Amino acid sequence: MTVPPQPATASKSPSASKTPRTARGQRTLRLILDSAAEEFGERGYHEGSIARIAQRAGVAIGSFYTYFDSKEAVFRALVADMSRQVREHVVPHILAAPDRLAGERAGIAAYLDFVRTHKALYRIIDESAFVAEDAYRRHYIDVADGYAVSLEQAFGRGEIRGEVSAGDWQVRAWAIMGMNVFLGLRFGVWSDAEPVDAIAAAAHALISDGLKPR
Amino acid sequence: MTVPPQPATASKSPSASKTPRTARGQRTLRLILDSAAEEFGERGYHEGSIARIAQRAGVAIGSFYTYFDSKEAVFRALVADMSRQVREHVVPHILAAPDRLAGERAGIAAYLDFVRTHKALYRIIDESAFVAEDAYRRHYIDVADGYAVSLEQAFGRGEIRGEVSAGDWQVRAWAIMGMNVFLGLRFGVWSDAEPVDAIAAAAHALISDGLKPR
DNA sequence: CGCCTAGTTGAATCATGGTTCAGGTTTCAG
DNA sequence: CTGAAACCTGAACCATGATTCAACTAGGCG
Repeated sequence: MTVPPQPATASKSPSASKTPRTARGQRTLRLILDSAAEEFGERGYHEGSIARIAQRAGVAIGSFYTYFDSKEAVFRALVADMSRQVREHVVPHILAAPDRLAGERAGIAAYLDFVRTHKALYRIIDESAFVAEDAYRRHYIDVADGYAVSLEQAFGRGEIRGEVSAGDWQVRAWAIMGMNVFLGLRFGVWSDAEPVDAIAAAAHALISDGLKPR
Repeated sequence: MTVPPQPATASKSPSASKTPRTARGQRTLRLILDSAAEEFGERGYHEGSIARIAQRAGVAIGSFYTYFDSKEAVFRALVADMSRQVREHVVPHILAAPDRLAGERAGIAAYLDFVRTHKALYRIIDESAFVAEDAYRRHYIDVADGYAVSLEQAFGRGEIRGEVSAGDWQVRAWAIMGMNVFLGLRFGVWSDAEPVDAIAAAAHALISDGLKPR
């Protein structure tokens, strides 16, 4: 878990007064953030408690409020941080592939892999839909937009077919994203049994060739 | 909103004592169920309150507890009922199509249509992941299993391609289901602007032909 | 070495809202 | 008609847990 970078211009933001100014403070903040991720990951937002987060971190309740204005604030910080983490993990795998279609497969595998090792993260992002809807929307809109652009560029290079009208890149992006998310839920969070590569291969076959008989 | 059928053999179940025995009772139960759907649909589970549900239904708080043991109980009843509703709406559209691929398109359109007119439903099913996870799993597992069987049968009839290994029908089912759910969120719940048919067409093209250039 | 700021502490406060319950009122089978 | 079972009522009870705050300690700069 990484401490979110504090914007240099945030002198007016309410969190400015909360930014640690000392090495000790930074250490404590990270401790709290990690503990919060565990707590919310295991118990969920509403069942999770500040007292327990503080306990996990080995600090007093009051220290929590030195760094966050509220329970929701720490949750939002978590969502933003994890949103970044997922993309930082998956995007390089997509870019490293020789073409977009191969990248799609690598991306699914990388995503599944990440979900399996970060189940708390998955739950927190999903639950944000009901706790901090704007953060949830931002996450998925960002991912979808990146996807749509990437697909359109791949089409420009002739790597994928694309006899579609304008808004269809968004539809495709959301469709593929939903596919990945659900596969992540079923074969990442709910079960570890199936090998990641097999799932990625099956998903890739679907995305690549479609269902129409040749 | 339909009152869930009470199992005939449920004499031992805790809800047995809660089953209405009178026409008046049935009326009140339906009133409460509808009000709960509104309340949870608008405010979500944790923000929603029993007092407000009772108020919407025009009954006293105590009457709520005549029919449900707890807040969670009514929420579960809602999830089960809505799970049924979605399938009852969508499945006929799929079956009415001349073949599975056409059915897929009809199914997406029907689903989007349903989501747009039942946004509360969408939210309640989704939130059940964090309130009644077993009910959430049951819903999606049931849908996915139905999907997997349906796809495999279509393959048997030669309507879709299927050079895949055994478990891959599940992967395909979850992939397509996730696709639909996310399209439902983005183009059903979040926005009404795009015509349903255009989205269904784009999604269908993706599922049918894939992304690989011909 | 002072001294000011950043950081720490955790008991006490307080709002919220689910749940209970001790009577009334209505329904309907016999 | 009639009485027991069903229903209805809503104020009061209570557990929970987020948030506050006044006193205390550690760190580092002049």
